[in-house]
Amino acid sequence: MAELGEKVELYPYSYDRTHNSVQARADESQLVESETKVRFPGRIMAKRGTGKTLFVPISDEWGTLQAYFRKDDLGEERFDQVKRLIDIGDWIGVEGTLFRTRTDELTVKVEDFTFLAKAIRPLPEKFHDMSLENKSRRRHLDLAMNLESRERFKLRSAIITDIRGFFSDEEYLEVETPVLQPLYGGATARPFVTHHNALDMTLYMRIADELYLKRLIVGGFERVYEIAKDFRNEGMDRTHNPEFTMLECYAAYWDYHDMMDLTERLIRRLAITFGNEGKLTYGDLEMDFNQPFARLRFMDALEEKTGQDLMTLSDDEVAAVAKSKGITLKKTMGRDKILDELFSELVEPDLIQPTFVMDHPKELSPLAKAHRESDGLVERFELFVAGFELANSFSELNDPREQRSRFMDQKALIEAGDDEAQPIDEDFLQAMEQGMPPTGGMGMGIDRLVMLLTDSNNIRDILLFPHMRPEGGQ
RNA sequence: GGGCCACUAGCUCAUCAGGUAGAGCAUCUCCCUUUUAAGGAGGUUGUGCCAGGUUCAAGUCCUGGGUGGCCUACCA
Repeated sequence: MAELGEKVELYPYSYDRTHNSVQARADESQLVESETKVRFPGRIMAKRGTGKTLFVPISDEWGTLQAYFRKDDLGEERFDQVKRLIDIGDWIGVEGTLFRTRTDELTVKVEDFTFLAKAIRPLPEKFHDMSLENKSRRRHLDLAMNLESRERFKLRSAIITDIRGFFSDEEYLEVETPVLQPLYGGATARPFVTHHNALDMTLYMRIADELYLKRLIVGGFERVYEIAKDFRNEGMDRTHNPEFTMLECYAAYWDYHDMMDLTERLIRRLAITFGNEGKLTYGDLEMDFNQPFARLRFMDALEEKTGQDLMTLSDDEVAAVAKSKGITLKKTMGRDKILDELFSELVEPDLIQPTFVMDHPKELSPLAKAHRESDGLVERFELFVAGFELANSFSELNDPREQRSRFMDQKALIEAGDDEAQPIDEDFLQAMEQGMPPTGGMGMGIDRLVMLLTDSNNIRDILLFPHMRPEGGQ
């Protein structure tokens, strides 16, 4: 290393590439025939020497191209330098003509080469998969070693780009709302709490975008959406990370039926673009998005599973049904919470094909408009696919008097010890009091969606830098 | 949160009943002018996660802690 550093530049400033690994393969016949000199940069992934020759697979973002160093071509001094001082992990650029080896591998016959960056720490061993922990903790190594990891994250990017394209086609305006909020709201979750020094005040990191996006509807924007990180101070597991990417969209004059149609258009488009003719495979499951999505009323689904019309039962009778289905009841659970538990237990596991679950109990949806026909229900839907809840949507509550009363109910829950209930947001109420048009809103968990579209069973596989405990304790 | 399991060389893993640690890859030396998990000969590589305890003796058994994985519960 010291010896090498004195002779050659190890960390130059740039390199002029003529071809990447894919372009070289695509233009192979023309490049080989005309003996065109290519300049190809990348990272050394292996080193196979045979006396006076050296084969070096070089990998770039898109794939790998092999370089062939030959003593007769480079001269003794230069060849010895390559052989001794090039290491796996180094970035180099090679210049030469393309040919096919005896074993039919497209190869650059090197006439000249340049160090682009010397690695002084080795890459991981190549024959075994890195553990998920190592992949997640040292993503740069995962990406360096595994083309399929690079492809998966490029796919994530393409999915999000396509979602933006969809909303652009639908004439939605992309906006940005605050991450740091004086009050959190829009979902039931515990927030991360932080502090603003100059104003000496507590701020919360958002758990949802909802209340700010609705202010924009009040302000007169008719269709808005945001794709951004939300933060929830809760458990982590295979499908949950403390910070996660959420899509929310709102449209004036729409109700939840309109939103259902929009959601179906979006998901079908993604399934066609990223799946196999509108079909997706997730683990053992096979989903078809070509047919109209099933639409299932929440209470009807429960009735089918329990054989009882739970709407007509008393609170005690509902609790008894839940117990008979093996659900552990807690004191803080209201009637609607119990219904929700029943639903999760009895219905959700069967929701493999895309299914809209509609018309939920009211208590669980403090920001949704009451159902126009059924007392005690709200106009809400959730989209389930492969057992995942992918999207959540309401006809948004826009009556400020009703909204205030719902907030009061939430406040009662907080006082009863529910630390996930939503606090009263006077500023938001004030905005609504100034008039919010009828509005449809929808939220979608992008990470879940990407898991589904990439057939990944762990959220860490589709987050570049998932949250991890610090290594080594403390 | 609860349960089960794991942690040994830079990486992936062995060490079966407690006797003081090994393989492949990487690395180092040498041979080899079309290799591709190249091959051949030889060498180096360890706070056995941490801290206690039991024992003549602990990577191995016990206790506590740390980190990770899987299952389970809840929010996306």
